[in-house]
Amino acid sequence: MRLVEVARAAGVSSMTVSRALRDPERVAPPTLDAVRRAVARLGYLPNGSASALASRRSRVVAAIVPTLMNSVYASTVHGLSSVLRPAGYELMLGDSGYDPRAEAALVRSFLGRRVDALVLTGVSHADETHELLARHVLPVVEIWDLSAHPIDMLVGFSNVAAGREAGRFLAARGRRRWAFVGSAPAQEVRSGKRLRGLREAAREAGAQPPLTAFVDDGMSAAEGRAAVGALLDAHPCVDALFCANDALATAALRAAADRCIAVPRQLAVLGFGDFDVAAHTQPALSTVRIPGHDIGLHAAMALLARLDGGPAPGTRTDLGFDIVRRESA
Amino acid sequence: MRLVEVARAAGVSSMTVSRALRDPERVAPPTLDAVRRAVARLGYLPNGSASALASRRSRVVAAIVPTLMNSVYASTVHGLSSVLRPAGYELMLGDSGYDPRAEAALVRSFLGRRVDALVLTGVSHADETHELLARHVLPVVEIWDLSAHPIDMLVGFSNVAAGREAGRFLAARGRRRWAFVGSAPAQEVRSGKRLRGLREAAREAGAQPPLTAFVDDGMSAAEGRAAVGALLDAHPCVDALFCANDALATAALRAAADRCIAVPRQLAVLGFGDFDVAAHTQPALSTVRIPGHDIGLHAAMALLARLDGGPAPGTRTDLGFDIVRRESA
DNA sequence: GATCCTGGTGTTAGCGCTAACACGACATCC
DNA sequence: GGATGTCGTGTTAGCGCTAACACCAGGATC
Repeated sequence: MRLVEVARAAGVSSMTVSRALRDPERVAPPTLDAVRRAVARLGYLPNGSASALASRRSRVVAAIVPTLMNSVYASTVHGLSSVLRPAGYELMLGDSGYDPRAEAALVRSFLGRRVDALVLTGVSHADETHELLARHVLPVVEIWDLSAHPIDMLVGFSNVAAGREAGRFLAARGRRRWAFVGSAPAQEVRSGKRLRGLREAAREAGAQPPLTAFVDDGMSAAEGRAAVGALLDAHPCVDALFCANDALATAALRAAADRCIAVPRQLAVLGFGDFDVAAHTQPALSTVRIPGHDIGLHAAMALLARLDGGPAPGTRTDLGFDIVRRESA
Repeated sequence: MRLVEVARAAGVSSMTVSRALRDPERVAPPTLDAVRRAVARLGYLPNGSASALASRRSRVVAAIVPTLMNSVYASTVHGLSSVLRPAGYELMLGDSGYDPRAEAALVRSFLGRRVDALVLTGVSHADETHELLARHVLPVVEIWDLSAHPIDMLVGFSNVAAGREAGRFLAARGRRRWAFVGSAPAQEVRSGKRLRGLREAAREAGAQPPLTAFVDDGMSAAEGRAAVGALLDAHPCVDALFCANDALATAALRAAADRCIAVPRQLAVLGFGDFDVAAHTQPALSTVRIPGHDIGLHAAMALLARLDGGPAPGTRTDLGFDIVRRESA
């Protein structure tokens, strides 16, 4: 079932059918009606591959997130698709598992499929990613972080500022001896930035530099529990933990409970991300809430504006963050 | 940058380059080497749209899930992509929001983009979906449920059996007066099947037919809390709740706590899905665990087998479920 | 009445790739 | 030594759509 067959059935040329489907306002109402009837009668579905080849627009946007298993990224994806789909774009999705080389491989694959635009999580990428994007220019939004040198557009929040505010929050509650739990900065850049912000806040508050408990897998409850346990055993003086995400914070609560350390009385625990679990732990987790869904919405709107021939590159949107105070800090 | 330019650079015909990239074993090693060098030097990326048009294979698989915000579906998507991507397929993703008409619209869009295969969640679909799939035949896997009349292939578990086992579990613990919390069967078919299974188990155990508390939005904590509250107030005799998902079960725990009803002593609460929160509620939630990730893996493997010209339609895989006993039942 | 415009439609020429077949070179077989 | 294969490569002809331009009727303009 092709365009020409619809055209024959409607008694017009194939170009008119193409226009009727893509840009109905350029076709006279009676013609439009005849075309639409023929389309419905024949059950015609335009061939997207052919359209993409001829027009050089695939009407597909690709997004890469570190993982879907984390509800905060899932809500970003939801935000993206809720804007893109009504505008006629479909979403191609990849998860990098926090690995820049896997991200680069996905970028290569998506570029090969000639997606119209790309959403990348984070602002630090493999060299190959930069080379590919230099060679194949297309609208790109980096999300979930801010950077001085974006590839193109940027929608996120400052991880450094979030770490700093977390520290100020702890200082305001009289905590003096902080520790950070998360991936090592070399491994996971964004969590490293939060640590940097925390360190700045410690200087600012005249507190000692934060201790650190690094884990290899930033989402592993078992590893987090062990790492925090070791930290608490070695440094009983620690009165506040800032965790790079709520999975680690939940593990930290366990480690504290294992040692009969009262949270928040003896130890404040502040998480990051406001995962689903945060409201349900015992005690309920205080945490930094990131507007994941809004990041998706704004990223998609920025892309659509650009795809419609919109503003110059360099758009930068800071959506900020909130500290949600529950019981643990 | 096109195939012919690579061909010129390598001193061969474009067909040879095409073969070298797609099917390297059919090309003599020295030629292959020359082609690969030319590809690397020129930074050539094959045009997927052109390839899809000429070969009638897009190497894209589409999946539709009810929502990504729920970690169980996210893990299914992860399972899918972890099999499909290494095999050279990308994933196009849509969320239907549990709405069959939205699902049909997604199916139409995906078919228009000429995806090679389709993954649908559930086995009951809008008429339009069936019409589209009758007209545009392609490999389809339905997941998360079983059915006597699949469209094509099937990977899931029996929701009726899961409801039945939930009932048997409650009966074995001496519970006699059950209630079901979830969407009305007319609204959400899979949760309706769990209710049917529960009713069968009640008959089997000689218990009274389960009471029901229906909610409009099956994932709304507020609505669940109110519905369960009303039920418990009207029927204090209820000693067991089976909830259609863990979000509702969490809400039910709240409703019980509001009324100082002891869980599990006075009231057993059994959830469904084993969401992330389930291990962190107070008391920890007993629930029915569904192998979401494995469903994704098996669905993807079934599709790949078919796409490689594999087995006849009708494949049906029952991956079962487990009841995870924690504290609430 | 010649000129210009404007809105609606048709014609032509690809978009960049691959299926299908064609072909030559060499090995194998009886 | 002719028939038969096999392997590696080239040639040809599209895949189904749309960009760009051509064209024509009818109204506005001077």
